[in-house]
Amino acid sequence: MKIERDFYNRDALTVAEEVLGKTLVHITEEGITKGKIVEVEAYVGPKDRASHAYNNLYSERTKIQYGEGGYVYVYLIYGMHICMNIVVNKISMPEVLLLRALEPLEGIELMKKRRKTDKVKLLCNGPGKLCQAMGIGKDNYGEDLCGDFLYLENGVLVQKEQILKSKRINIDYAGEAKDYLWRFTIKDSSYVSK
DNA sequence: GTGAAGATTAACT
DNA sequence: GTTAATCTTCACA
Repeated sequence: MKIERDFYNRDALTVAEEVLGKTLVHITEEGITKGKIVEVEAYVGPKDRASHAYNNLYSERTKIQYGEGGYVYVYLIYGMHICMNIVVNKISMPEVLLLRALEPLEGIELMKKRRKTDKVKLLCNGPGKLCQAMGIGKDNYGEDLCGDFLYLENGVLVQKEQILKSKRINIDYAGEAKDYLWRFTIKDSSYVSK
């Protein structure tokens, strides 16, 4: 079942815990790919120096974060990799969840072709990798997750005890914000990023 | 108009 | 553990 708007219109830390175990679905001309979300990070714009919307910075790139939850925020990093985020919370609240890792469920052959590797565990264990495997690019910026081509559906239920909180990765430039425990992973999953 | 830096990855030593 | 690849975005002039 597709997840509805209400799920996304809440604060980032709450949605981050509940989104673990859900299934990301992308329907393209090449085929369908699905993956279970096993790792996310929360970015809360106004008070998070690691966020692109820190201090309520409003720009061409961040404007989608100020809308309703349930939309896709995509950006290019280091000139070569795409990262996919889910916009959450209500209008004028710039909060997003960065998808960092998936467990491949369907369309694995297609993922292998896109990623040019045969090792299933390396298909989606990083933010840039999962976008490549799922066929997500800059064209998906602003896509509605309540639409018909890219959305989340209910997956397995994850117990609270299975959720691990830790420091976010690769944001040493962010000062005090780098110590926030805003990275959420499913304990013992072998598909999380390194 | 110009320049610096980055929510990463893969391939090195 | 270290580094190159590579280009958009933002800040400033």
